[in-house]
Amino acid sequence: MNSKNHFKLPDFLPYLLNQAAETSSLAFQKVYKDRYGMLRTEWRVLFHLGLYGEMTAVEIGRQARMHKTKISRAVHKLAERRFITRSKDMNDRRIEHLALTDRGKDAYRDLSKVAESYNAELEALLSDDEVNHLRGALEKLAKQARG
Amino acid sequence: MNSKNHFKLPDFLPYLLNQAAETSSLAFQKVYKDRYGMLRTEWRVLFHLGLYGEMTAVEIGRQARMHKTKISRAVHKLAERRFITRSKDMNDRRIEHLALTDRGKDAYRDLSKVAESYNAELEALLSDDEVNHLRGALEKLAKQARG
DNA sequence: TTGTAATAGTTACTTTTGTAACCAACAAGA
DNA sequence: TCTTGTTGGTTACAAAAGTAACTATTACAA
Repeated sequence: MNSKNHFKLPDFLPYLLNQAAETSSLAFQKVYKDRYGMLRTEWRVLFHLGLYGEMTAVEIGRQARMHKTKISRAVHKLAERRFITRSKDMNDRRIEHLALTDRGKDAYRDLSKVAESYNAELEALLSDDEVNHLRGALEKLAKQARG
Repeated sequence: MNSKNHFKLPDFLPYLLNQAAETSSLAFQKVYKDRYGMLRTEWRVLFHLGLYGEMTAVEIGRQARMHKTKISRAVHKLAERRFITRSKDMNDRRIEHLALTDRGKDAYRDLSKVAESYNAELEALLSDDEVNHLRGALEKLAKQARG
């Protein structure tokens, strides 16, 4: 049964990717959780709004590839805590435009600074070559199942 | 607020890693879910036992970096469905040795074949250089928070 | 011994997530 | 107009994961 000429778990890219993703997410998760009581989905929504400005829930979902129920819940909490505002579109009343409040902008700026320096720490673990290849590879892998 | 000289979300390694990990896990998840009704934790436990032979829950946890409650639940389900056996250690009665049943071995062989060919598909998306750098980088990133 | 701490594993309770069904608004053709 | 389909978004229910407290066993030192 043992590993004689066998495919090993550490060879399996999805496994490796998961390990790296989980580990590298933890440290940052602690920051947005402790400082702002946010969940991963919530900080992602926040980040999208901070980066791209006003968006609708569907647009965020497409960008971030998150299911609309996740976003719906994140939006609800973020609005409740006054990090974002929601305003109905006048032409299409199904649509809501989401935007950061001042409080939301502060949180965004704070968190993106942390993210940036944490990112630098992570990159410091790798050579320049590795970082570049890694980026390219991750993008291809992430796109792969899009359609 | 917009992206003038700002850190962007697609630059953030944890984000990219998560996207790639999630996307690349989905296709394979469908296989172990549909064919064997397994959860991610369960197939990981199965895979460890198939690869390394008899192990205890704690050993699997250390290897796979999963919390013991997750493993406890996975072990319970796997045993219930006759994929694995659990036997008490005679010297230390706290410990249980886990091992695959024949049924478990069959499932393991089947799934590892699928994993291997899926992995090949993923690697085909990348250049050889990218694959090698990717592996190295992922290992470093995954280890980074170990201590 | 006895007392204290560590280890293996489970359980109970809470928080998150996934899934599907749902409502309301719009679109577009018969 | 009706009606069928699509889209944006929410909700209800079930499944899964996180956290902490718990039992049982062993280790080890006073």
